[in-house]
Amino acid sequence: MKEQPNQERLRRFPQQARSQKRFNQLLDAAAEVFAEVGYEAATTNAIAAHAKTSIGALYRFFPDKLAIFHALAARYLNQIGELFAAFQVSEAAKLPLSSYISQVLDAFDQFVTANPGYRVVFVQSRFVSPDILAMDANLNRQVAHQLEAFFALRNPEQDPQERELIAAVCVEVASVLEILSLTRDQNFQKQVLAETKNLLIGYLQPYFPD
Amino acid sequence: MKEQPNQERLRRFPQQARSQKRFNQLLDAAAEVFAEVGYEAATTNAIAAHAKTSIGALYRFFPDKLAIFHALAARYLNQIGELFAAFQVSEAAKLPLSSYISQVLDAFDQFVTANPGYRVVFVQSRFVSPDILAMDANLNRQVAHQLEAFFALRNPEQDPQERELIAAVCVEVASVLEILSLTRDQNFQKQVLAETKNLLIGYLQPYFPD
Amino acid sequence: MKEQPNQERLRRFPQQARSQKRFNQLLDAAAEVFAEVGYEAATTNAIAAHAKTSIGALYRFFPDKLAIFHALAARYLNQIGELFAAFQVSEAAKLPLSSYISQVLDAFDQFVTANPGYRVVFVQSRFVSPDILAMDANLNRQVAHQLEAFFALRNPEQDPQERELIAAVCVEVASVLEILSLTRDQNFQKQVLAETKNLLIGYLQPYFPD
Amino acid sequence: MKEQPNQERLRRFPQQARSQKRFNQLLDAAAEVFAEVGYEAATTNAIAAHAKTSIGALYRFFPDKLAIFHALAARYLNQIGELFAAFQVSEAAKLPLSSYISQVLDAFDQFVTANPGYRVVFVQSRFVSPDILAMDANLNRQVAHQLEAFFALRNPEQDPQERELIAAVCVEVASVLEILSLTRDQNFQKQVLAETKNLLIGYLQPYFPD
DNA sequence: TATGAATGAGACTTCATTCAT
DNA sequence: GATGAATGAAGTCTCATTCAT
Repeated sequence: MKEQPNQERLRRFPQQARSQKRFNQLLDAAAEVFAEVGYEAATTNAIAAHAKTSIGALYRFFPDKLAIFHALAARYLNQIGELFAAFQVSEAAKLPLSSYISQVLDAFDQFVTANPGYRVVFVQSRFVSPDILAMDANLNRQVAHQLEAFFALRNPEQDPQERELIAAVCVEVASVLEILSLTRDQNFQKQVLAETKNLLIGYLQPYFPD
Repeated sequence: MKEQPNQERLRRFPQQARSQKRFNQLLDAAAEVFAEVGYEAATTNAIAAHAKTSIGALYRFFPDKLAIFHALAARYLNQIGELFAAFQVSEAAKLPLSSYISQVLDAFDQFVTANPGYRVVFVQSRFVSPDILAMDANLNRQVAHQLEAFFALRNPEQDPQERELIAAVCVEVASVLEILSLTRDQNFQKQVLAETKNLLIGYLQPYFPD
Repeated sequence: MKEQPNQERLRRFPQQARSQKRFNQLLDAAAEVFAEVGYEAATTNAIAAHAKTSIGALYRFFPDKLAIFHALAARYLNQIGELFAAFQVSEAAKLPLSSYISQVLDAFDQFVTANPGYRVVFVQSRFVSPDILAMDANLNRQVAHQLEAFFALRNPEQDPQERELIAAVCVEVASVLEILSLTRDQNFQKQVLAETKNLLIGYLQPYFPD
Repeated sequence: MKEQPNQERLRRFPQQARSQKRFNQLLDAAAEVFAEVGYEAATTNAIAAHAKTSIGALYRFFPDKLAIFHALAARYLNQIGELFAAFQVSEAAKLPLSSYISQVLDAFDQFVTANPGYRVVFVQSRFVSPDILAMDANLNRQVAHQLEAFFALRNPEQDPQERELIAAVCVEVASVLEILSLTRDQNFQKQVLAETKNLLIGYLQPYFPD
């Protein structure tokens, strides 16, 4: 993992339906393989094999291994964006804070459970590889921006820097605990989720009194 | 990172003083290199070079690359153990919870700041590599055990399962936020540390009323 | 460049006018690409793209990459044949040797300048690839034959072996110097051309006294 | 062949006798393989195999394939430099021109005959690959410089530009004809060598009258 | 017949690990 | 015991060629 930043993020963006499908197959496969062995140990051949394609097909879409990671991160970001979109509109701001947090965390929990690859992207994009770290694709920071938008609705007067800080803290906390929750059985997952809500609601209440 | 689990954790535990020193040099070097490029991209040659030894010498101490990682994790665990030991004894339990948390987090902050390799070990040992994950060297869980001991002093009646859960949550949260704090400048580090205290004290207060 | 000798030189010789045109477009494209990056680095896709056709279309004309090269060499040979034809007829033999040489070299210079791909074909067909070398498409030897015909007119008594030798020498010398001349600016090109005439006229004069 | 110019020409220059030997083995192997299939088609594995070493050993000496080529060219240049050195001293300038040319060409003929790889280096470094062409390792120009030194002794008044031009022409001509001579049997080789002398002496006589 | 997506052999290169010195 | 040269498996990526549409 010491690649130079690659020229173009994607070799070509798939427009045909068939390409689209192949593209998503590859990303699904990448998610699986990354989730299984991590970014570095994942081989492009393994990803292609999981996607039931040839290695050549993979390289028609992605200029290199790193680009696969970015595309996956981007897809997750989109999906999380949609997830947030379902709340931020109109009445979200009128919900009690605790309900909002609870619902968002439930949705996030479902999302991460359904997308085990997210775990790897979360981790890798923040900690492991300086190359990745250096890139703009910092998933968490982007997710935090979405949260900030919500905070702004609840408390427009808040210092934007403080808002950013708090959002970042929440995202980090929610993410690690989500990941922690997946390390054991379903019961544990539920317990950790409950604690997460507990923790974050307690943390945010003083900043956003209803 | 798909090495077979290695037979023996260490080829030989250093007994001579000189060996001891060489061993620690190697671990220091590993910490540096891991911190710089991550586990996978770190080469055993680079580690040996940083330690100003030969690659052959490295392999006299460690059967393979993974063993270096484990030894480093073990050393960190020891160090954190000592860090906790300074508190858990005697009067720690008599401190107000907030003081205790604050002091422990300060100590932890100093430790992680001084040991950038910890970040990598934390991450890798939890998320990235199943081989590592599968091993008993789960650093965080061990740290959590230390915290549980403290909790047990404060509230002996607490359900042990709940205690374990809460300790795990605290350790995860403290770790990610610590790592988050290191991603920007010193001011940010201080702010995140403050938020971490804030967050955890609020979280624990209900469980351990003074 | 270790293809098996291909069964058939061309998959089909273009007979329709439209095919003819497509065929020549492909050869033009190949010349460009070869000239730019050399034979090995030239990709069939790049050639097709330069010719504004599909890769599939390219493979309808040529069984493999090597065949493109041969077809290009053949086309150059034809063109050079025509170039010679303009001289060899009738009165060419009555010109003073120096005029003849001068004119032929001028024509050759113009040809090579206008066809940068020739340079690559010249080189590759003689030195680089044994596969190519082994084939009958040795451009230079064929050009030499044309020159021999002229020599035979000037001096029918000359030993044919000597004639062949001298012709080969002339062609080699003219070719490298032509190529040398193209490595710098136009002034250099003119100077080298002058030296080439000088050199070859001096060389041939004793064999073909006027 | 579109590599970026590699950082360092050599990974390490061999100083130990054993390294020295291995280094030369590798260069010999490279010469063989290049001579056999050309630069592009030569594989680093084949070179290592010919040298009876592992691919890893090869990469201890050379950062990449291109570096092997350069090292080989450099070695040839050294050898040719020594070859010239035997003449340029003292009395070389007192020899009749024809004797000098004849002796140099004989020596060059022996050298090229004994080093078939030279043919490839000569060709590649001038014509085929733009990447190589672009590099300073233009063998022929360097050889030409050596010839210029001799010319300067014979005719110090000569315009340096003219001198350079003539030297370049001579080197090119000698090189191609030498290569031509190797395309058939020994008899042909002798004949071409004789013609080369003939040609060059005739060419140079007017510039350097005895 | 034309297209260009797909295939996969094979090239270059790295690096964990061994072992002769 | 120490050294570091040597090994070679394995990874990333390219590109000639095929073939479904």
